[in-house]
Amino acid sequence: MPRYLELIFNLPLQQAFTYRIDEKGEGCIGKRAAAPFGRRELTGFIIGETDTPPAFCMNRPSLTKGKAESASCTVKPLRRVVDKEPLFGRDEIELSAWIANYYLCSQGEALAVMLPTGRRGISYSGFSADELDRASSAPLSLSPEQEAALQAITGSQQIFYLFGITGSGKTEVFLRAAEHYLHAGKSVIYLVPEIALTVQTAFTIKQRFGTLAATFHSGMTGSERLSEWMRIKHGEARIVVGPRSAVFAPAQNLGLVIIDEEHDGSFKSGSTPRYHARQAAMRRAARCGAALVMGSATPSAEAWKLMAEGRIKRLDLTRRLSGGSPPEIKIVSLAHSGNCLTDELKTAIRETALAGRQTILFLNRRGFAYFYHCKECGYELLCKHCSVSLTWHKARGRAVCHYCGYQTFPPVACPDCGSVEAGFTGFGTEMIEEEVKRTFPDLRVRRLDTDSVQKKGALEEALSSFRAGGFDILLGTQMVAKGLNFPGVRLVGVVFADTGLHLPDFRAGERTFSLIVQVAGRAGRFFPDGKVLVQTLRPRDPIIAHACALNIEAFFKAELKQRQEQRFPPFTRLIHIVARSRDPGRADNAIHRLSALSEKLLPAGADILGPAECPLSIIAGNHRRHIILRGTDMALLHSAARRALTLYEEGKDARVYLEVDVDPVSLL
DNA sequence: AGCACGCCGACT
DNA sequence: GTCGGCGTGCTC
Repeated sequence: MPRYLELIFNLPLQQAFTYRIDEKGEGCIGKRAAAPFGRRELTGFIIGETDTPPAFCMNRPSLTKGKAESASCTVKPLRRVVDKEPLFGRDEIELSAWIANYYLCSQGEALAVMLPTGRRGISYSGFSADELDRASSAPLSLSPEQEAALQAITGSQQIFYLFGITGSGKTEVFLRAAEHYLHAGKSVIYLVPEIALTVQTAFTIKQRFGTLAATFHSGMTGSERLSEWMRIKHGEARIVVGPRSAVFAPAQNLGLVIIDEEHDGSFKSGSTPRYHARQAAMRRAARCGAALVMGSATPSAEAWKLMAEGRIKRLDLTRRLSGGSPPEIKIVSLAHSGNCLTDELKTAIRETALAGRQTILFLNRRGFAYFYHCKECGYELLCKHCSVSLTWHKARGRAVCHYCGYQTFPPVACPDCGSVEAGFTGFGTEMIEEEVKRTFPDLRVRRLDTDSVQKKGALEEALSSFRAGGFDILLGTQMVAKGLNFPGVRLVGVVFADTGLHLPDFRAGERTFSLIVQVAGRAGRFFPDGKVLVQTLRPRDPIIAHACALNIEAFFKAELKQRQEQRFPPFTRLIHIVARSRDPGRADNAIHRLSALSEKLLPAGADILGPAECPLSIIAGNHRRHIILRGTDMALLHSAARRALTLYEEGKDARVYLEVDVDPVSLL
């Protein structure tokens, strides 16, 4: 009977804490417990049990009975054990240790993100009637390519990549592969990006696999999550669908992990621990001998390189199931068009409507206009708290910061020189909406961006209305670009392809390429007469040209050459460290100190970029400075970073906050 | 991360 | 004289 339990907490502390337990100490590992911690009470995770008193008590010279000694030797009793049965076991503890080590966080923080104890959301149940109809359609028979891919995936436990254009039937292969492993008595994890797609795929899988399926999505409450979690843990549910955190689902006897839309940025967590679901999936699959299959029409550069090296087995799906060739994609220059909608695009919208079909317009920029500029003196209207231009939101009548939400009334004339030759330029979705309504008063338009879908379920409602033909033109940001299928769509217009192309980030090109190809894939998924118009100021830009030619080989040939020359991933590994503080001087000092510490510890061949101001140098009043540790061997880079951070801790400035990001997706 | 303790400046 | 800033240290 153990007398002591070891707990870790969701705090940035490396140590475990030992508590006394008076009865029923057996089998507590994996449960949560409420414990007195300083003057407060916290819920921690029980990760160990012992009979011997903790070392910190034994090592003390217990002969001295000083006040400080006796106080620090106290082992407090646990208040209560929260769970009836363990939430996690050996494997999960081991995985949390791996996460903590790889992503440079505490084990408690890692474990916290693996368990379904997330913040409780608002419960909303149900799918639209429309979805019910579609999901119950009979399973299709496989094409020869699909059949070959399925044979490979079910034949051996390794890593596969289902590389295929949109509409080539990846989902069906995933589902068949899942079916195979389920029949073999194993379980399956199916990861999807964090968007409406989650609900759509989840529903298809619920239809197909019934109560064998468990799902996680952002709308679920804590208790709903916990109950799905338990169904998986008990082996009652054996196929799990969810976003990145579902990679930690307690699947028993895991046979297959699927990562749909592998290139999607939402697989990388934006807060501590900043893990990548693909990385965690590779680790999990390798440890338990499960197969891993990812899929996308636009793989990440990392995946592309692994395929080229043969470390991931590439499976091609080259044909559209609907027959015919991919949609015609045409580049349209915006250079001499005085308007954000070129005549060519307007004509195409009109023709599409006359044919009784629908249009999707894509623009990755919210608001009405995004840049206030004075032609006389060059003044720019920036956020009071961020080093970012304010965006004009006409409907709200305010200039708004997209990073911190700061709002202000825009100036009538230039605040610096008083010139009236000042104002907003650059169009956003709000302006396009107005323009489209003015040009096509008879067509029904709906705008979909984070401003227009504030309330829960609104996005789902709009998408299913569009699918049912409820309106003619869907205008939106990223959220219309991803994986959604609309049978009635013939025309896709990319209003301005150049957005984000020139951000100071080595992945800017990759993101632009993938976005254009993904959006283009929305056209004519069910009929071979789709049409895509891509408006740009740089019709000769190779990234845009390759995207429009759907030439991924050419794109990656150029992109990887450049990455290799510039020593960026996937040819090197990065650890990004941001120091942020209200006080710019403190942020400067902290980053310089950390940089100096790191420099001494870096392995041969590794280097440091910076210290420098971050491209977004101020966000919400916090001044941001960063360094980037770069090397070829992640294990060596890790240990250098870990040691530097430990040394930094001793003598750190409490008013500087550090963000540590291993394998960063963005360097802004 | 919290939350205390403790030590120096401007207020009734 | 004290209220309150923030630097420092600890949490089994």
